[in-house]
Amino acid sequence: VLSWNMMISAYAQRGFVNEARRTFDAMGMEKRNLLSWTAMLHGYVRNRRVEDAKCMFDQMPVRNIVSWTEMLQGCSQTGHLAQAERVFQSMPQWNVVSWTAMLKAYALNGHVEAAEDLFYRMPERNTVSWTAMLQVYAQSGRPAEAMTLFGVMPEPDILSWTVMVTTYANCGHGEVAVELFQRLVLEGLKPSRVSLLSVMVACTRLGLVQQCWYYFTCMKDDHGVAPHEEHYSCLVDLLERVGQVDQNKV
RNA sequence: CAAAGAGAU
Repeated sequence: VLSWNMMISAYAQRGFVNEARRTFDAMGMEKRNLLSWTAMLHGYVRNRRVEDAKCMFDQMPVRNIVSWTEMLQGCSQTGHLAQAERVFQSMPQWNVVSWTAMLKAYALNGHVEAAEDLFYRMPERNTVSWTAMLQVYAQSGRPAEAMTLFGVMPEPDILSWTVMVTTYANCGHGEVAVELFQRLVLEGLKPSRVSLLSVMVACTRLGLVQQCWYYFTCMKDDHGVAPHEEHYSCLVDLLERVGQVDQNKV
């Protein structure tokens, strides 16, 4: 049963929902447990097959908080905020994961008020939920509010820092993004692929050609992150920018 | 063995 469940998850993760379903069907009713059902449900949700997900959910012999959160995710991901709220309200229990999933749904729709309300009512918060709330502000174009929250959150991790770097890289205050990036390195956190891209973007927009190159060239040795396609694209932007400047001079 | 948070063009 264990290995069957793992197969379902593996297929689902790679987008092979139909393969996952075949495995699920091959198990037969007797061998399926709650985890098999949830893994299959997750497969449909991940691949945006909300109707199939609903069908799975309704057919499940037993549902738990994980299956409910999965359905919530399915609705929110496909832009059905009202449905997501209905699922959320119908859940028999909540935990920090389901609350955070609901926060994310609000973030996607820019419902700052509802998100704040939920966030302050949550009986429990962790780094993930704090970061989801940062993202609510970020996506609503409220960097200052994100910064205030960031300043008081207990244990920001690399994703929390990255939200901040990215937010400032995109709102016309690249200098703040660069500063934040430098601070996260000083804090001893390991920059991620995304945070490195964001700081490069910030430099590009500030016209800091040298510094952008610097981040690009040292990312592997200093941070253990091999440059990816997106980092090269950013360099292309940077070079285009330099080219334009040169043309303007001529 | 299953569920929640970050990415410019």
